[in-house]
Amino acid sequence: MEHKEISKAVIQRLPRYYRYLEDLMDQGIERISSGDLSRRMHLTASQIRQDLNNFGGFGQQGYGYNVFNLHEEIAKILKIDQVHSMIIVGAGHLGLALSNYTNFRKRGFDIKGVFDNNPKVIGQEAGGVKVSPMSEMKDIVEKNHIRLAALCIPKDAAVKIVDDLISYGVRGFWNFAHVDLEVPEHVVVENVHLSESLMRLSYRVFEEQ
Amino acid sequence: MEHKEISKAVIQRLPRYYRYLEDLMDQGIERISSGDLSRRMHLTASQIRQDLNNFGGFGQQGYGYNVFNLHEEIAKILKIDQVHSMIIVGAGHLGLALSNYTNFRKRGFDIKGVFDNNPKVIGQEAGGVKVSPMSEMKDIVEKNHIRLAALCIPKDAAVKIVDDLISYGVRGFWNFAHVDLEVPEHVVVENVHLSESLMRLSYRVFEEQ
DNA sequence: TAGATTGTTAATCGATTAACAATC
DNA sequence: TAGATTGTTAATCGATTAACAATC
Repeated sequence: MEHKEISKAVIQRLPRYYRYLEDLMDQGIERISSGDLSRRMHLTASQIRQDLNNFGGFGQQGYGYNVFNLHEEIAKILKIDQVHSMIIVGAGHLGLALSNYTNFRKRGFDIKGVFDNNPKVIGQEAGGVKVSPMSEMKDIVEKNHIRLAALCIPKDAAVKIVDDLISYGVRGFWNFAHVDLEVPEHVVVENVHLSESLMRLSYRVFEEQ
Repeated sequence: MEHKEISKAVIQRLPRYYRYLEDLMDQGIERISSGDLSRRMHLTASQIRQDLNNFGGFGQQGYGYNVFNLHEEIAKILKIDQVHSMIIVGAGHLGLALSNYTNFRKRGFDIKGVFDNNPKVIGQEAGGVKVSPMSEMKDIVEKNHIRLAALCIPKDAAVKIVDDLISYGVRGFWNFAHVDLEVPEHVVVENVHLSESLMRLSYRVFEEQ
């Protein structure tokens, strides 16, 4: 197998490499050395080479890396070379914002449903998807073999719904609720805790004063 | 001074401690030991004690930590024991979602303005604040001595506006645009790159398959 | 070929964990 | 006082950086 247990720090950086490679392609740049890329990204050339070599030797001595090729390889590593169906649970402002965000579709994340219990929002359109009642969630998740769910609901609701979603087949949660979800080992949670991010900003801006 | 250069990893964890302490207070728990907290948070007691001791000895041998007191101390460390004025640049779905998010106000982040150039949204209400044209930004930032700005605009617009905002007095950016902002040393950027987070989820869910 | 740059091993640095004396 | 638990030093672990032989 290609993996020998990749560290969290490396995975954290991969999407950023991917973004820089995209920018390079937009600029029509066809090849890049680890040294050149390191200067643009403000990290060391060593780190870039170490990171990439976790997955294979994508470069060539004396030449560097082919931008298009490396971009494609990272897409494969991140499994975004394939389409993933997902649902959004909660059609509040944040859920609707995610649903309307076209970039996700561009990256191969196909939103198959947005769910809410509030009659006021059910039937409303959000980025090409109609908001459905929660009662239809099981059916849609199972019929479409959906593995990813974004949770844009309050923390109590999130904790309550997780086990159901897992039993329907969900294997990864994109969690925007302010709570740490307890899930079995084969299920993954990626947290986006916005208030915590804002607190870190506060610390960093005001710590010296 | 109280600081001896705190590591990023520690700052990353502080808001999470804060959240757990809040939950403990809600549950009416008055004291907690590092061991007990470590089991709840799935980390080691050593790490908790090391982290907290960067800022002072908040505990007591044989007793543990007073929940209310520690909660208050962390608020002070994070500088969220005071009110911070901020603005939101961009009144798209995401900007409006942030503006409507009442938790930020609860934490002492006071949204003084939401700005956009789109005539369709100007004048619209978002979480108690009216959307204003960008032309009014300078005035509002300077009059209110605003130091924090959330950037919910496309990457090109974000890159363009940063220097202006710094010249008005902004010292911290909460950046939702898919770009790394180049800022002087006295200015801080906290990134929330949602697509990158979603890619990491994709990797972690599908890597083995 | 000579120059450039990778892939990879070794050295360094920093963060986490363990251990325990201090002390409430 | 005895038991519990901190604060803090030392040991371990892991991640980053440096160095350089391999090679395009």
